[in-house]
Amino acid sequence: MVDVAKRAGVGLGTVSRVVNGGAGVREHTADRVRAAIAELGFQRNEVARALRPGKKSSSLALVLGDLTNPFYATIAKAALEVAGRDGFAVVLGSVDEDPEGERRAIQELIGRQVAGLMIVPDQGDHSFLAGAGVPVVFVDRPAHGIEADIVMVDNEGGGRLATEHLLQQGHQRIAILLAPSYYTIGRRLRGYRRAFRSAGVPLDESLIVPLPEGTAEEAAKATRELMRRADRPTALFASTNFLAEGVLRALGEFPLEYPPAVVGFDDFRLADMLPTPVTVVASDTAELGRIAARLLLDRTAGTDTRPPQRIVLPCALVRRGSGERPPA
Amino acid sequence: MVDVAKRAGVGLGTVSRVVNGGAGVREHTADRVRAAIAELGFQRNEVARALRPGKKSSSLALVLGDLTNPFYATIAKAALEVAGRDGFAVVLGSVDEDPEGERRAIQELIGRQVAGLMIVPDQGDHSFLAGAGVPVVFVDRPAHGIEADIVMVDNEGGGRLATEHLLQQGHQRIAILLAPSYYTIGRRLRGYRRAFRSAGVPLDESLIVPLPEGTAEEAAKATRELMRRADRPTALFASTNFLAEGVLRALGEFPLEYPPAVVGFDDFRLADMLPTPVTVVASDTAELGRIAARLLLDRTAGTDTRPPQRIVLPCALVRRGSGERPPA
DNA sequence: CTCCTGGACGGTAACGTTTCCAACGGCTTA
DNA sequence: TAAGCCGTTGGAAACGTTACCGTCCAGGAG
Repeated sequence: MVDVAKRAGVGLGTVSRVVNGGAGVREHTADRVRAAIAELGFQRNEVARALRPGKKSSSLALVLGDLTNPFYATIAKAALEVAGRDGFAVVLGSVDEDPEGERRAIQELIGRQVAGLMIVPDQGDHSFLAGAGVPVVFVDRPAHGIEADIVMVDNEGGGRLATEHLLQQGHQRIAILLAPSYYTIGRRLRGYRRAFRSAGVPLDESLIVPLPEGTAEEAAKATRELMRRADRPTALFASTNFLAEGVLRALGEFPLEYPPAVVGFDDFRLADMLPTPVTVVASDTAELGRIAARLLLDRTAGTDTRPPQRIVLPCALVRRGSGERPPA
Repeated sequence: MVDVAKRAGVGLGTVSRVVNGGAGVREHTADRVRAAIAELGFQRNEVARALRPGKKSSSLALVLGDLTNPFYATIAKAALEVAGRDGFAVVLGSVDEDPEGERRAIQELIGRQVAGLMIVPDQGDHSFLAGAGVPVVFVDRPAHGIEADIVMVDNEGGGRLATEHLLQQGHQRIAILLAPSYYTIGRRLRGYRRAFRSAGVPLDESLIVPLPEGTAEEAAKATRELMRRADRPTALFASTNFLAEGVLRALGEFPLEYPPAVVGFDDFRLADMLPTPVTVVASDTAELGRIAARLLLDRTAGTDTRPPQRIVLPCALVRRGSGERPPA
């Protein structure tokens, strides 16, 4: 910037003004500065810029689990898009699995002076974020120990929707496979229970199958065990897209006259092209990311000073076939 | 840091030394400093750190197309992991589609003083990167106008592999659907041509179908048109995973005794669970991301001073059924 | 006992911006 | 004509860190 100033024959402050929009600079002078910038190929150093007191870098942080999961990837893409439109970059923290790793990653990101944090939180306490002075938006699940914005999906409603749908088909023995992520999955289970209660159908607790890992393989194994039981379920509710994959894979090994109905949670690519197209409870995942980014941007800009928001997106049932199979 | 120094009763330099590993500081003193750091909840400001002359921030930039595409998502995840292990964060530039948008995004990232750039380049000239003084690694495709490391897949070999496989089954009329990304797709087409030439089978140019958008819908439409022809192909080679999806979707509408064989390029989730499991030519996409990140890290650290590398990963044929159908 | 060496530590410049303040001209207004 | 004001500009401080240089003290060698 000093070089630009020298070349244009103006002071440092003037160059800064031009670079930042040029208010209060004569057009003639501004032109000279702009010419010097072009000649020197000058580019503003964002790092130095963020050093000024009170200023934050124009980056948002995004902390989430597995980008390979289309659910997260969709959130990331949407958030990236919204942030980009406002001239913000998105920093992806290195994402370990354990809560301690997540904490380290977040601290790291704060050290980088990001303007805000979007977090898909793991379990564990997040109160260490309270004093950081950075706006935070939690995505997909709430976190303990801190009041902050949260954008999520109506998990309970979705769980209930799926279960009611199966009950309406006449299914009574509906197994539910549970991934570990305790909050969302807990709500989905709750919806499942409520649907049974409302329908007055007795609930066999042995059909509630928690999976410690939440992988497709684990779900396949659990499904095989369920299917080998004499009192096997006539329907399965997979609480996660990966789980649904495992369920379907395992079911393919049991050629039955009346294969069990299957409903998944979260839509996934090719769901409609499988041998039996898969019925799912879906929500607008991209919207989740868009809203989170927008909210965060408004918070950092100071435009939005409302108390912490809690935004819940609805779920809808997508009937494709697998969920409409009748009980045997 | 000043506060920490005061609290510990030491000088600023000493705190800096402790924060950076503590060489040349008495254990007793270091302990006092560490205690002060803990009490004050001090965290090093990475921004100020990167301001020092010659220093770059410990972030890598990643510029790629669509995170929703599992191919890119896999690269991103792998790169993130490798970078994270070295204490580097990954900044995702906002990714527009046009070359001009890409250029702007990259300039932006350079302004943020990233230590290195991983780019899945669009078409167009990238010579503006030459003077930036930042190491660059291109991923999946080379770029024009600059000598830099490049990590990619053996596209020609893969195209040849797929085509030879189909030719060996006795197919002669093999259509190839081409997505727009000119380099990779061009190489795949070249492999396709070579396979025909080697086999001495005449090639019908009308079976080479370029798709300007490269979407699944477009591929479906093109497939329908191909299938309605009197001299329809007995096999289709989809040069992209999205294209394969469209092809399969369209083929589902033509219930034939001898459905055409299909081979895709790049593996995708659930490929093995479709009504006819999909044969693909696949490579280790995660490895692509890992190698790119590793290479870039070594370049930024100055560990690796070799001339620009060109790393090509092999492709392998994954037989699943759709590619093994015989011609009518 | 003196001189030298070396480890430990403190102080300060520098990185590239932004922002505030002061200065300077020209113009309007009394 | 003089005073005041505004628009335009230059200059300097400050942000939080690192790296270099210099100082101080202790201990060993002569």
